[in-house]
Amino acid sequence: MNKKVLLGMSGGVDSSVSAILLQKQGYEVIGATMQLYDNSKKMNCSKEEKSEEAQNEQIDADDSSITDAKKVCEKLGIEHHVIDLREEFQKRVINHFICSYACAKTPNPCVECNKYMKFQAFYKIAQELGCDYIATGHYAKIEYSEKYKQYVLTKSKADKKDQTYFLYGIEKEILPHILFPLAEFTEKEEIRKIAEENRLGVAKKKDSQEVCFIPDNDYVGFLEHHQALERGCVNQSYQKGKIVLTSGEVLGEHNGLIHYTIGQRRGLGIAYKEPLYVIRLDSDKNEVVVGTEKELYSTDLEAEELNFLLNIDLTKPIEVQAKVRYRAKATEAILMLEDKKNDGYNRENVSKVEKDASENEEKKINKSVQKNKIAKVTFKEPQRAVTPGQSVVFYLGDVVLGGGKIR
RNA sequence: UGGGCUGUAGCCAAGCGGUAAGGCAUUAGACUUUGACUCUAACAUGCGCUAGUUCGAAUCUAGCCAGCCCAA
Repeated sequence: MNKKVLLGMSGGVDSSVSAILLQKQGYEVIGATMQLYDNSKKMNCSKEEKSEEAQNEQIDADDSSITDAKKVCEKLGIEHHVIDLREEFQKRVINHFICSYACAKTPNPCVECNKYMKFQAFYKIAQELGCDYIATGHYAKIEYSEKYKQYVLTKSKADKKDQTYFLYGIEKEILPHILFPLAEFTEKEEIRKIAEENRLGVAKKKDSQEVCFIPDNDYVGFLEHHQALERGCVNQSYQKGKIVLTSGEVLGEHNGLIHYTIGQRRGLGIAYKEPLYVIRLDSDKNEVVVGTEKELYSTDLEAEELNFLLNIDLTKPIEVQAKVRYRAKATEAILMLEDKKNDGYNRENVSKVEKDASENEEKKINKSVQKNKIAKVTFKEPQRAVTPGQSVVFYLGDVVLGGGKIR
């Protein structure tokens, strides 16, 4: 009997082509589309003055994820399921997103979504359905490594599209049960071509981008809407404050820390001799600290919420390549683990939502997350705009070692 | 009310008789399965005001206005 695979299908080109590829490889494929958020609810989040056309477009785009996936499955003669993960998504991704901003951090919802939705909740459902594997249309590769004597996650051959950065949070135990059918492709165009040849009707769909649960990328409007709902959550990060130069000179007023992230240049509204960038968000003083480009660079960082995918000795410092953001190349660095002491992290300022979320976090026993450790990373070359809340991902060549959240 | 200096787009700023550089900010696109960054394009019929000199003035002259500085 053929091995059964549950394939996550977004209705896009990549996951649709993945279905064909898996079929050709002889797997019994079951398609599944995760329903992650409410479209109707989503509409409420946007500001009222949105044009009707914009709203209609948005609705079309949402419906297409399920209906397109269904169509593809029909065409290929495979089963299709809709999996309702809205509650889980709200808890693990949306709440996390809101809380990060409340703490003056810059979240990466895709990291959370992969970790908790696609490669945890979705995997569980696959098991319940009796599947041997789950598969997605990610640009990444999993293979058995003789060197490490285990399954490893490695970079995609399409290095421009490589998505391993978003995937470091996967628990290593489930790596052997994941298939990435697009692993061997080097060009997106090849994939579109396959979609066209098989008349899937999705060949020309645009690549997904921006935060999926926020309409037209108005994340500030989204946050403000949710703050209004959370009446107990009057957070300073939403309040106006000063914009100051690194020297201390006051240059202007900001509209609330949630509007800013490290390295940001646009939207400061300050006319200065040279471009100014956000260097730091000071949540104690409720200040946005700005400075020149060269002030953005730093060689060290600390990361927490670590997850490692390789069984190697990390008690001593090791040389790795590390990536500080998705669209950056991994650069040489030294990684060292330390015990987490009582850090200066200020629990009192944390909103109620955040507390709930982190308590849930505590309850969850995640074997591969090293709660009691922090990573100290020292780069050989200074890195631009190292941003708390974003992830740092460690590589040994093409193999993903692991990663964590910058703090 | 003696002397000196300055006045060019929202901000900074070049030009000093030949028909308004540049940077910042802003806006719009591109790039991108996070937020950013980056890239491309747009952005003063007008140079404090008025009158003159000149074929031609932001550039020269005069008066006025505004701001700054130094002396009393």
